Amino acid sequence: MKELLRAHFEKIIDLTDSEFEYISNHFKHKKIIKHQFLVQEGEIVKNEFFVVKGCLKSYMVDSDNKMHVLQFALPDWWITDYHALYRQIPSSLYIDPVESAEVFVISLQDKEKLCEEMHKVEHFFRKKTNLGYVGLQQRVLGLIKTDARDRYEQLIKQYPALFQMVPKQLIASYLGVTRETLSRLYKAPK
Amino acid sequence: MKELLRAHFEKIIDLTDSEFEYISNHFKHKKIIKHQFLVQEGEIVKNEFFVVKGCLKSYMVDSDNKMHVLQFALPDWWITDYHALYRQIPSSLYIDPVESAEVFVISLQDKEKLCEEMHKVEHFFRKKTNLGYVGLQQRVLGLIKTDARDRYEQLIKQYPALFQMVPKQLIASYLGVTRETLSRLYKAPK
DNA sequence: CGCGCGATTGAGTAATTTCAAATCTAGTGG
DNA sequence: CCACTAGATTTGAAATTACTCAATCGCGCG
Repeated sequence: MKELLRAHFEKIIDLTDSEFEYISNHFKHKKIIKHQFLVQEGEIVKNEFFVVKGCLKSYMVDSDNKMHVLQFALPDWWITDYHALYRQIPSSLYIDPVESAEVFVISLQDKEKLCEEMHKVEHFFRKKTNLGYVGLQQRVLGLIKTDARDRYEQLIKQYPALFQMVPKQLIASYLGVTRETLSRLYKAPK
Repeated sequence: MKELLRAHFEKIIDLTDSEFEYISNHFKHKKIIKHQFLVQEGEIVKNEFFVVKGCLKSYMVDSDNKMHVLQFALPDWWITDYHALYRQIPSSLYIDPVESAEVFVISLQDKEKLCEEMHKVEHFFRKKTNLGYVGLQQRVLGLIKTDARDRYEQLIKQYPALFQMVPKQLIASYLGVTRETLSRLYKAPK
């Protein structure tokens, strides 16, 4: 099971068996089922999650009880409430699986320890965050530049797997439109 | 002049004089005037920029010749086309100052070298990117969750300095609305 | 078979955009 | 000191787009 984690690290850094052994001892495997929350609004967040199987979502619920999806996390992705985690303030997000899922859990404390002890690991996480940063910039550009249909089409192209596992209303929320609007957009002739 | 850079690093890591000396030798100071581009669409990007004075903007121009502001960079911020830089693909952005400005320039190559040579520096940049990542997540949430007026009010609150130096039409673009809409929003009684 | 959830459709309403014109403001030169 | 210009901002009115709310449809599962 931890091979996935190793393969994930080794896309960016090389690890000896003992190095990986050491690293992986800081991760705990966890199965989660639908409606089981890894993060809940108001809680202090201590952990970060690496998705092995399934799909997680992070979202906030506004004062009208509407859900706004910030992120989907497919296998090989990381997810948590980073804002709450880094500042140690109560979370404003919920994180739970779309259906059942499996993750590896690492505490912020252990991650920081590993980064301090092993320059390689710090390098790995810097590179990872850089990629995440770029991805978010692209998403922001999409949100201010293109209409919902283009965003929808781009999302399909980039993550076709999402459409097997995620209800369209969650995708609508991720794209920043209502489910009705999304439904009309991809019906219309163009 | 380089004191700003040092202070910037030392918010996160401690440096000896000789360490900072070594780091700072990889930066070049540069003054830029209005309409002088640090990055242009179609170019390969080699450098990253640390703003010392003034305000830079990064933006793309769409097929209708409309400008979409991705980022403002005030003093103490970093800016470049990260997507183009990390993948070494032609930029899709323009970066230039709102008015004249001053920056420190470092090449990607030198930055990577410094990160490799000095664990501390890699730590610094990981922390920096983490903060940037969190900021972008907040912005995405704002874009999908709140209307333009709320986004406007939050921006004023967070970066009052922007409103002294940046024309409102650029701010409208950053917020993802037209200048007319922005103008009406902050006129209206609420 | 019927329940429940997600997806779709329709009609009316609200928000935003577009385009054009008017207004304002700072800087320049006479 | 004033007139002039360029750029930025504001305003108006019509058109477009997205939203809300309610009703209906479709499908898998007990």
